[in-house]
Amino acid sequence: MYPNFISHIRKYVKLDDHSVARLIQYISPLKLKRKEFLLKEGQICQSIYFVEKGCLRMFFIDDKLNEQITQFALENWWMADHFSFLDNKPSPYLIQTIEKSEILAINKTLFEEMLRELPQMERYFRIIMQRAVAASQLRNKFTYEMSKEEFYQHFNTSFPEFVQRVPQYMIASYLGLTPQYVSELRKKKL
Amino acid sequence: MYPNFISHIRKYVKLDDHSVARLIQYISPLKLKRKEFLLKEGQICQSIYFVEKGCLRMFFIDDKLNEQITQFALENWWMADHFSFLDNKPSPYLIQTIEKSEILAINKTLFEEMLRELPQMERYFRIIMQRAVAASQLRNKFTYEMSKEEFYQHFNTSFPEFVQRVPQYMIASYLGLTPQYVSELRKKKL
DNA sequence: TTCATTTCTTAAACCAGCTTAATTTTTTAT
DNA sequence: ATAAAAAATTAAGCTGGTTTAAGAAATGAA
Repeated sequence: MYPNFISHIRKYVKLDDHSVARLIQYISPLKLKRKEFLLKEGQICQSIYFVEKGCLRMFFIDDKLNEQITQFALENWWMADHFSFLDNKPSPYLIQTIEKSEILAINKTLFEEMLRELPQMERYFRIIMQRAVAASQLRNKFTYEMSKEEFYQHFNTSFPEFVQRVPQYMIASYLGLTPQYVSELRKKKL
Repeated sequence: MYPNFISHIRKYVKLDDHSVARLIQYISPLKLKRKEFLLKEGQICQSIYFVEKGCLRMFFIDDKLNEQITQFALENWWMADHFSFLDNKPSPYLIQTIEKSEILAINKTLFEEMLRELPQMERYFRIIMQRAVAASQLRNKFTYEMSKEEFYQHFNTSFPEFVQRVPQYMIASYLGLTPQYVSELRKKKL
């Protein structure tokens, strides 16, 4: 049951079988088809989502009505609008499956209860969040030091699995490029 | 003793006086003059730093030998290269005081011990890190939806204290602009 | 107060990456 | 299978922001 989820947690903290049984009480498994939504703009992000299987994107609609993708999540990644989740603010984002997916959701109230009951989970999320900060520091550094062309090439070589699974226009959006420019860059490389 | 530090923690978790006394055993206070370094490129980021008073910047040297500033921290902010701190990797960054500052440092080993002894601190850092993720999601969204001119104007109106305290060329660097362009934008606004 | 250093400004030429618009290819649903 | 919709390509013209190079103004140390 949820093998990715459990082994991901056990990579960072010790958790005996009894605690695992208790932990599972707090989560809601969701089976979703392609293009289904977990969050829509204007709603409060009530849950954080773990991708047991499949792939999610988070995006917002900009002033020219483009879908601007700010994050992807595939297996073993968490997804949430943390600002909305922490402070109960309406979110500007939409969260949507890209493929058929199995998602584990924990809502805010149960999340707090779970952390009180299982201190190892407080530790797990401290580590996960600190790693998320580290990852965003790194990505941020790349945006300072690379041109958009370099950023695109870097992404391609660093995450080939992604490039296989996700349409090109979505990668363009995530990297802050126009689909036309990405097309030009691909042509250039051949 | 360290009033900003203690009240910042008590904003997020309950901490009795005995725990505060224990907590203080783990931290090293540093009094630093203007332009002193806490970290230099190639070193491992051994500590995380809390700004009790003063102001820090984190930057790296890019391929054109520019100092690229990626983060500032003033009172009540934490500063670290988390990737280096978590995984003991040499850091590409330098961390330096902009003004005379009072910094509280916790090194990696003591950090782990402290979290074991004081579970409230594990909770505090989970919250702090989750808020840091929220902040970086927000900043990231701005870079997708704003032009560089808008980003500059937004920063000015959102953080006027910063603009007072920090030289203009450092703000330009942080925002990914040339000092020349910032100068042009200021002229335009008058 | 003065000098040396740091910071800020001005202006012209330049270009990486965007916009617009039309066409082709691929994918999805029935 | 087939039609419709979604995704990718091509190409020309354009612009927001950089680069380069000097000079002016502000600041800190002695």
